[in-house]
Amino acid sequence: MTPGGENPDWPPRPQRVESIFQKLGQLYPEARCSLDWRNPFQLLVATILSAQCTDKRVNRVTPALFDRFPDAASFAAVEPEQVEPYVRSTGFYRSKARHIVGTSRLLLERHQGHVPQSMEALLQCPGVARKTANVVLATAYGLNAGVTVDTHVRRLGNRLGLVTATDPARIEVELMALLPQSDWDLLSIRLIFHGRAVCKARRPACGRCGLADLCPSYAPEPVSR
DNA sequence: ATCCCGAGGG
DNA sequence: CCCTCTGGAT
Repeated sequence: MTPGGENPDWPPRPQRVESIFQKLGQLYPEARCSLDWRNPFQLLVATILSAQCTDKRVNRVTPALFDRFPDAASFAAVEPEQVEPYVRSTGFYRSKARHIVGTSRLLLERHQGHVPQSMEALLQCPGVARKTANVVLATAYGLNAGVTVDTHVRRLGNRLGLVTATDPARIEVELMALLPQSDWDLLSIRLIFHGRAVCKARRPACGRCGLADLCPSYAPEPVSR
């Protein structure tokens, strides 16, 4: 079966999505955003830092980072070079430092230093696209503006045959059409947890996957060497 | 399409 | 060594 291909013997896609969503809820009842944050601004910064980097490593740098730069005004007052040492271990540190300072300055100029509650406003921030905006809106404000499509959601969406597109923007549109808006954020979080724990990029653990009977990509695991 | 970037796993 | 980690900008 081609990835994303639809087996005619299987239930239609919306019905399978429902089954998968429910099953993931049983597997990860405590699933939630695993970034540490105290206010929407800290979450925004942490999410910018989480690009191509595990949340665990982000959580390792943010305490010292926010101790030195507690709010948007603190970041806005310095040059990116002064932020770099605090975020170096998260990778892409020059871009990330520049984005954090740039976003902080924009928030100060246009939003009194606060994080806006709209997708449109968030997308104006440097270093913020739909993935980051969706995380902040859903996690900090409880707003399901869209579906967060990161590397895990993309990979599992394709492997599970939930979506046919491979680019994040179209994947998001396809997923939004498959579930009620109230479930959008939870779907992303559950897929991310499953992607981290079982359906890993390199060596998916199909042998201990609770979605095996719902997955068109299920394959017996190779014998370990 | 390519670049940015470090750390950990296999 | 190579691949991957809650991407975004050019």
